[in-house]
Amino acid sequence: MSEKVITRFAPSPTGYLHIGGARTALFNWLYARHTGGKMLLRIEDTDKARSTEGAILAILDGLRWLELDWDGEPVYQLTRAERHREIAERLLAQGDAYRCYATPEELAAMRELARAEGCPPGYDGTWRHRDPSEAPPGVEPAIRFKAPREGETVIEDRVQGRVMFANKDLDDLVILRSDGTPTYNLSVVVDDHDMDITHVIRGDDHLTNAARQTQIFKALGWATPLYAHVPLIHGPDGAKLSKRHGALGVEAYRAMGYLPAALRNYLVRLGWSHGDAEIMSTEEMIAWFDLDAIGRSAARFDFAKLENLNGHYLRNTPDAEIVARLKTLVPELPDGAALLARIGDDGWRQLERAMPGLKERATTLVELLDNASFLFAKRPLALDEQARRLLDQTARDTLGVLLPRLAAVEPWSAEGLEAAVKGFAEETGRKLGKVAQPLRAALTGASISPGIFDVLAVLGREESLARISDQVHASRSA
RNA sequence: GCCCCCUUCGUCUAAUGGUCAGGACGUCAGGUUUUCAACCUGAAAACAGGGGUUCGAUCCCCCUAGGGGGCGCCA
Repeated sequence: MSEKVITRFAPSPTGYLHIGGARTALFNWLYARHTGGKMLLRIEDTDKARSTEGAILAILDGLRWLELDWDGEPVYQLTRAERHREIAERLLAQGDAYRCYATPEELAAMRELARAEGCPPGYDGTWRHRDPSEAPPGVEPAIRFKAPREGETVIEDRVQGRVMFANKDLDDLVILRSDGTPTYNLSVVVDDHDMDITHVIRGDDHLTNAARQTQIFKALGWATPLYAHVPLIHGPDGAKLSKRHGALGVEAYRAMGYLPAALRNYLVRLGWSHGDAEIMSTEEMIAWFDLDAIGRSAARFDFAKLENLNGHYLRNTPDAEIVARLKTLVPELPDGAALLARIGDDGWRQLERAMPGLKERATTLVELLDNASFLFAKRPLALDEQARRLLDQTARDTLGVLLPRLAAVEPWSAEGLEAAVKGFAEETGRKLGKVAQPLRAALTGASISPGIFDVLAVLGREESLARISDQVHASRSA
């Protein structure tokens, strides 16, 4: 087969792009890129009641943020309803489907009865052989697929291996609703065929659907695509991923300050591996990705590992890019507008200058911003508890003595300041830490910050001296 | 209830019919350091249980247990 690989990501727009969907998209994308094929995007919006415009936008946004680009325009399944109907009619004409006049109430009763008797709660095929002339008046029929009763349907899955379903366990599913709209399993088959999809990579919650779809493909005389059903992602407790865990939309991860590259790297290792490789570039991922290396067991979502990876990527991201990302992130934060105003143009410049020290110390963009808050703090600083403890009377006196020496440093640079403070510590017989810690507290209001000499340099002479003298004066008035 | 899938350190995973069962995150202990990180070194930590097959099973087969998914005129 010299045929080009065509994969598709086919989310239903009933919510955001959740983390499982993101990984499915990533796998489809990687496989397409790996093979030099295409990844198409199909929005499965045939459920008009549950599909929303907002969800579609959230999904497209999420994909773009993750930098997973698709080929061509997105296909909206709803626009293809006519074609789906046409195929349903064809199945009807060729005797592979039939009209079913059972009402929803009857079906519900049927399921309940079956459950009570311990049978699979499927459709019992009542209307398979009944003559339409017996139809109750006024009931619009649905069209059901005439699923084979004997034998078995086999799926040769690239991940799950050969999976067999007894046909007797697969009931006659509705392919066209009584209102004339197509249902999922019909739409998928027709679209996958019409879009020339060669590989269907999706969550293994679709495994049973693969069997049903295979039956429809067969009835239509179409070749089935190759299937790869990927195990699902679970929460930290092994149960289904809930909102409490990680079933958040990818935009939530963006808001928590994760980088798309880190998230991609984390997700690709959930269920797939390449030897001992942990951190890999997108190029490496594309080069190495393969369906055969996908595992068959569900994976648990682990924030700790994501954070670690994110810290790694943060440290390796150019300062200017981090600033650019922060600029788009800040407005999305809870008190973003206020923060944005506080930072100002100057703040962004200072932030970039302080970035080398900041990015070493943060694991997410949000944490980084938090660590940098001293840059935009208003005087007098609000000291945190530990800073207050560090700034006792002795420390303040020391700062008072140090102040004029700092004021005399020329030029105002990290190196010069370091020399001055170190010299001061030596002359007064103190450990550098004894001087540096209160200094840090006075400048940042916190005990944790980038290197103190960089802080001095970034804040500038005026601001630094003002902050220190604030604290010195505080001791006099106390 | 029925059908399908899964089971290696706490977590993500690697490898193999004969290995000291490897790596990463996390944890703990040291080191380095002006703080916190980062970084370096080291440690603890796993083949779910029971039967087979075999000279030998973590690996192959069966059963049990546990977990997950599916069983809509949802997708």
